[in-house]
Amino acid sequence: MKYITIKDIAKKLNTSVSTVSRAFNDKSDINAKTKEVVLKTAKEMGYRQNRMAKNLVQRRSFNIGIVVPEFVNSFFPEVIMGAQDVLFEKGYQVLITQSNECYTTELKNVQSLENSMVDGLLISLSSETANIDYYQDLVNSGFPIIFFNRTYKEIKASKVLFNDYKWAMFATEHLIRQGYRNIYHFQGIKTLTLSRERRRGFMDAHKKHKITVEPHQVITSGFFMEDGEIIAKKLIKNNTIPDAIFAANDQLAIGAMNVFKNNGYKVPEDIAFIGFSESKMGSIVEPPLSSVKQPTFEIGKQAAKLLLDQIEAGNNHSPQTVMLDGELHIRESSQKKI
Amino acid sequence: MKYITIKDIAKKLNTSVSTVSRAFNDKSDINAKTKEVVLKTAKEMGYRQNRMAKNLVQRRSFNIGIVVPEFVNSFFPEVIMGAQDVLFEKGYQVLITQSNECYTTELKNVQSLENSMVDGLLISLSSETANIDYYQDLVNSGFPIIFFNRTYKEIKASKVLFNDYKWAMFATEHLIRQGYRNIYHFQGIKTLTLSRERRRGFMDAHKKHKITVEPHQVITSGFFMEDGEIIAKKLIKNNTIPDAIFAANDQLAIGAMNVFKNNGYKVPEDIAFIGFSESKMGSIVEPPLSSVKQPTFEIGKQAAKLLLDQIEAGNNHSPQTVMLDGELHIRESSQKKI
DNA sequence: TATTTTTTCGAGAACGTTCTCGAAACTTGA
DNA sequence: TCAAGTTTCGAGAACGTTCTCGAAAAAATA
Repeated sequence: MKYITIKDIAKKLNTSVSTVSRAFNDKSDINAKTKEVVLKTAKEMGYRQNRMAKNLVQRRSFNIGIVVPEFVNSFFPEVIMGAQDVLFEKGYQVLITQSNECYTTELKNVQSLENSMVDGLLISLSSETANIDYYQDLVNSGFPIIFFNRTYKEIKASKVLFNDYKWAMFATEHLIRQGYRNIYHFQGIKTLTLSRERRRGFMDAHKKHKITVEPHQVITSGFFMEDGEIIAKKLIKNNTIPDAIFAANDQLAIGAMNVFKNNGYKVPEDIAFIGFSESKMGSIVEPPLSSVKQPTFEIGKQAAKLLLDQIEAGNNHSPQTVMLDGELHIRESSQKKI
Repeated sequence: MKYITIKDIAKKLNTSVSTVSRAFNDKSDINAKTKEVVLKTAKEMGYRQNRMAKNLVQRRSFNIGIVVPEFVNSFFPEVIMGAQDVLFEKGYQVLITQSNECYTTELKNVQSLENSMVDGLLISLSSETANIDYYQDLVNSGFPIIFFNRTYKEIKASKVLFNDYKWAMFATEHLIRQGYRNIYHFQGIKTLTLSRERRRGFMDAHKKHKITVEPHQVITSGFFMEDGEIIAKKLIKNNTIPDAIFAANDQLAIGAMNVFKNNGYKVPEDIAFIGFSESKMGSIVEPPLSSVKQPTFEIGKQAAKLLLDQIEAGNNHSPQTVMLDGELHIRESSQKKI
């Protein structure tokens, strides 16, 4: 395959490379007529711009790297779609990588993206990531990065976050108002800021209503459906059955719900459930799962916008945090029948 | 941010650019000792290769473009992960785009990827795509493309397919053997090869067992859960209730199942269900949905391998079709209780 | 018409690599 | 010790663009 270059066009038209380049780049110092001719013959010849060459001289790749922990749940794909919407329009390509919730592959991904000379990074940390030095160094060196959803308070950088605290509190209060008093919280991985915030919401809701929470009511685990199953089995075995469960995500809630159901417990009569980050699965499970809906698409959009701003601004920008709100979708799984 | 280049290293070591380049590229014509020194100081200086420059001279981007119709269901993400596995190892980056089941954005994506000078393309067509001329031209021009899952028989190119016919037939026979005689088939979008193959399997299973199929037993629609709901509502309204349904994907089956359940029908006693392309949702729905499981990961791997072969081979390759097999997961939704 | 201003263009460097070619510096063998 | 062979290196072109600088051509002004 022989690619047509700008030189070929110049030769054919008996003009200079500069002129042809000018035609493509909307420069002012070119005659409207010649521009038209160039564009026309370029099309005829099947010319296609070589982005690598262009990027090389402009020292920009126009690539944005995205690192997410997984994408089998629809959450991150939706965020990515939001980001792509904004980025595509501005002529950026998106490189998507996924860390499989593993810190080492996450780091490998980031470095691989750096080698590709991405102009910036959108990243959501894996549940395993505990060491943030590498990222902090990168940020400090002036490299544009936006952290979204999964991040650490300690990182000094721009972030797009969901108001986990507020909505966890709402969700918990919803349960309390229904009369539930022995509510357990499945917090997932406890070190993530997001988990801590949701836990804080859970605790403060209780505090507000003057209900004490015993330590055993908050349970740490991973974030998968299997984790929810394991916890449920353990609770059944120990015969410590909550009357309601507020889980840090839908997967945990659904996993536990299935186990309890299979063991003869009725939902929501015996145990009420409420999840987080509304997933498609939550709406088809029996009974439908109440959940906090996050504005996935919007998260992606905001993160992309923030990143582009940061790229534009160069060095004179200061870290910003965008906090987004959601809504509580109450379904059968958490509604006491009267 | 000032990037360290190969020149900086050469200057510092008082050697030539060529030598430094040789050190990085495992060339034979360099002294082992100098190589070591170069590598060491490069590391010290924080050198990072500029892929754009490299790619420019090699006339390769080492980027592979992937185009999928959607990725909110886990099917395509899993395929993509399989492909990434193979491609990453060979030093390729992956550019993922998604067409939203829309032909025009699909085309826009492909062209954008072409501009990025991807070395090859992995593509699964949108349900809307009816015109394949552009793709055929691209293939004919020698551009490496592998079509997977969603494709057309008419396209002359390499493909990675699932044996839809065989497994649709299996699934249908499974229903027939259970004694169901009034089986409906939700075929989704009828023009896709995949739909046609599944339909053929459905028909031939009946033929084999000498059961006639009336035209109204095969229903065309989109591929979403909503489509399944709409069909089910229509069937209920017309009071034409099948005793079993074989759907071209899980979404259709689940959508219909929910509507029937809400209208008092029992699954599988009144109506049995069987889906296709096993999804996570299928296993948590009540009752769990029988489905044909496709080897998603493997599909991605095979497609990537085929693509790399084709890139290596240059012009002397001939179109290949890889046909993969799956398994039938029988769950409650299709098992007659005795 | 002569001068100035504006518009339009071309030459050629630059971006950061790889790669070819030939030359210098070693080894080897007789 | 000298020729031939082998190893190691450097110079500089090339990849396909953009961009700066200055010059030519055209238009405007005096």
